[in-house]
Amino acid sequence: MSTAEETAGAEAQPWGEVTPDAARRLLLAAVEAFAERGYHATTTRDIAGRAGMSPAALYIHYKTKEELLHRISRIGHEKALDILRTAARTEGSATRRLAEAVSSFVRWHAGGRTTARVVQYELDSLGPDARAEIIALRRLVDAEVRGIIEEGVRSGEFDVPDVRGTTLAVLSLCIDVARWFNVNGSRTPEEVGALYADLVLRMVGAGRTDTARAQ
Amino acid sequence: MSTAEETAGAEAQPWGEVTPDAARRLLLAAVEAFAERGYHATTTRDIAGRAGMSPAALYIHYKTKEELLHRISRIGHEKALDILRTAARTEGSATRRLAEAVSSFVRWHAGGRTTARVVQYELDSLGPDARAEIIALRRLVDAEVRGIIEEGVRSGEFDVPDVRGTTLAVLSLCIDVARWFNVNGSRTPEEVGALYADLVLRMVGAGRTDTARAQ
DNA sequence: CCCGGTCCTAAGCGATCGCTCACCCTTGCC
DNA sequence: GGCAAGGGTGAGCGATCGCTTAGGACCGGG
Repeated sequence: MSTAEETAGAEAQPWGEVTPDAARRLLLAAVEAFAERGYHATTTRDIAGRAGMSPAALYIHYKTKEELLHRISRIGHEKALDILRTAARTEGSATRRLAEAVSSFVRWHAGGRTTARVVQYELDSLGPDARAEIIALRRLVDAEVRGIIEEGVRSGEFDVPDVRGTTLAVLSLCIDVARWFNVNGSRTPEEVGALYADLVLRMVGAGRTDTARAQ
Repeated sequence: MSTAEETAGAEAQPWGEVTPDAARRLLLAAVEAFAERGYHATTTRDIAGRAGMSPAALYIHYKTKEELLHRISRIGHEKALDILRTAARTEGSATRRLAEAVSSFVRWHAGGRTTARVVQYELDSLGPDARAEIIALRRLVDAEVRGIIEEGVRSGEFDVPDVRGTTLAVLSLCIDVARWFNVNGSRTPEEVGALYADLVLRMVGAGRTDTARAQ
């Protein structure tokens, strides 16, 4: 309970809800392995090895290797949705809420890149049922961002000709951070979050009345 | 030479340079399979089967399965670089050239999604040497876009506080099209290209003098 | 002391993987 | 016709995969 701080650093304890301790260790090992090599290139022996167990131990806590990916993907998407919902419910203008949504969403993708990579890019290694469940969660994520943009358009803060397309682009921009972000690079997750929030506000035409004319 | 139009439609004949005919059929089959299932989930038997050959035929033209991915990745990156270079050399303002670069780059990622998916997302299934070669090509891609943005900043057309970060975001936005674009969706590659060119021009602060005040 | 339950391991099963080998068919040149 | 060369196949090798089975170490309660 007090020795869990040496593992990742950037990720707090997002897997605290995985109840048997050995099951959590296995799941954390699977996240690392899937992020490094991809789902199909990862062997169950590798996962068990990283968790300090024998290959057979995996099947005490999970029925198949795919169930591991399913659990990771569901928990991760719920976390991502939670982040966006929190940002969408903060006080202030649509501009403020969109900036908060983008910067926190990007911070999660950059800081927890290991998890985000699996969550965002290993989706179609899932079977049809599991994939359908995850896709439903992704639609909720999309609706959350689209809601903020629509409110900004209604209030006159934003100038967006194509709301659905712009929503798609904003999410796409944030998600792709998990692909390129380098932990040893020169940018911190906070810096990327701030940069991206600014870029997205430009995309929706926000701030035209108070900053565009500054130059 | 005249029966090659029934295959993909959107992709012209980008694999014309692959000289033995059987080798090209195998490479095309590999692109399809890698895009659908990913490199590691694709078997050499599947590739050979799609090309209408026996599993052993693959090894007459390619030494390993990885060599197939390497060839696909190199040709694809050269094509992407060629598209950006053509756009960067067109006549006109930096605004015009950036719009042309983004829209043609996006059209390639959307229309040739099968190829682009493999090129952009299966990169680290390559071995160290091949990956290093591809990464060098990607740096040239980055430099091409960054060059246009820098010229726009120098000419006063753009307002970009962080050139490297914005370049990264622009490329990231375009590349991620290969992940989400759906051929059966409601948008054509041309529409997405036009939308994205507009969004990118907003990101770099172009058009402030003649369109921002329209509303 | 025995017991059932929980957690884990050693060993290995059947299937499938990337890849190879021995051989065959077609083609063009003499 | 002879015959070398290149493009192809059927069969299968060794390795490794996801997963299963039989059994052992440990534990608290009677």
